[in-house]
Amino acid sequence: MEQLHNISSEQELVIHKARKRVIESIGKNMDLYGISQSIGHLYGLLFFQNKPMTLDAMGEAMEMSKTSMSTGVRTLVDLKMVNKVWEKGSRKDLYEVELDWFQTFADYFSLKWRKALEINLSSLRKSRLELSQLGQQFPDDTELHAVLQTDIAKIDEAIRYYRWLDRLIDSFENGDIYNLVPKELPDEK
Amino acid sequence: MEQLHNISSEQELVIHKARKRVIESIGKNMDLYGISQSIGHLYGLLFFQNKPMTLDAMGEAMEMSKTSMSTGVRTLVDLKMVNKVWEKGSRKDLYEVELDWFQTFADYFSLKWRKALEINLSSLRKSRLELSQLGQQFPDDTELHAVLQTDIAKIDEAIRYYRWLDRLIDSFENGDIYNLVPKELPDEK
DNA sequence: TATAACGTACAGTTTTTTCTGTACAAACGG
DNA sequence: CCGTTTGTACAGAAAAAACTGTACGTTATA
Repeated sequence: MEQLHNISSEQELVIHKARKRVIESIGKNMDLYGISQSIGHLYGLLFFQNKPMTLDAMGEAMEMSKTSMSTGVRTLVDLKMVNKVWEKGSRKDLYEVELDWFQTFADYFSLKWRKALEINLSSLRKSRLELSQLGQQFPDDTELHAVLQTDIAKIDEAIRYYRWLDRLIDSFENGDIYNLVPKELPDEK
Repeated sequence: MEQLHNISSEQELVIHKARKRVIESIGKNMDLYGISQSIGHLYGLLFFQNKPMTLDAMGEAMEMSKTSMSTGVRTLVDLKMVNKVWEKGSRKDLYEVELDWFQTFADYFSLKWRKALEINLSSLRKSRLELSQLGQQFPDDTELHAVLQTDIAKIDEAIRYYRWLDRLIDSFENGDIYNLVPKELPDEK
């Protein structure tokens, strides 16, 4: 954890304990973001770092190998939870957390949801087409049409859901969600 | 996969292929829901099943052990993605998917987000209190206050985010989200 | 109450993921 | 242009997760 200068060790103890609680809490709940506990812990560590951190410093603080820090921090950068920053004079790569958690949240779920949406929607549409073509090929086959109807109905409902999800994701991406659910509650009397 | 009666094998092949594509697509993207690929696959299987399914039938279709089906289906039930249904005359447990994907989506993320929110918010508040008390204990220590200020500012911003997330989850739970982002787009001219 | 069928706890195995140390390529400084 | 430093690819070790078969408790039915 970050070195605190000019702070008595008694005070430092309280601060470290307070930080540690939050760091570990964050680390544990990072599975939400599809991240292992130790990478979540790394994120928490960076959160309380008041200046950009090097891989070596991370490794020391986490008591883990530099290799793990390298891969871990890359995961976090890919998810836009951590940013690589440049500092002249330093040859080392430096990283710091993205402090805007609204953005982090929206970025992550936009990314993941849209990826799943696109793949699934594409499969659903392709299969729907095949099934409806099969139906047209045998217009008089009642048994067949009964089966097709239930399958197509399910697919249509799934597509309807994904169309909605698409709009929800849009609102995350363009920030409309903050008009719908405001960041700040208007002052209540 | 479900047995299709009175359907020619040629037709059955097309249907199975169409279903299989969707099932596998769903299975692959279920990691979003923190679910392993095979449990995701099980979910996909149940999706196209037109009647409730027993553990034995699942095991046969998935070519997996009954034990795995038991634990897998329990995971899905816990997530409210699958419902246990009763059928008189049958001693076996029967399961079917929850077809309302809007509900499944809202239930899942409400559950996960709220759990993380509660734990993290609690840690943040506890640590914030400790830090602010430490500040009050040493009112004249400028160095200390500088450190505390940055930490508390970060914590406050995190709390602000969680308060927003709390309201977003509320909208998922009470259905307001569908007023904000409607299920159906009003007809466009 | 006895019997049989069912679901799951549990222990062991296999598979996957995470983590580490070594080695090397790229970038920089002298 | 050579020696250092830095980040990461890669292979192997350690840890975790997924999966299976057996055994057993529970429940429904005879």
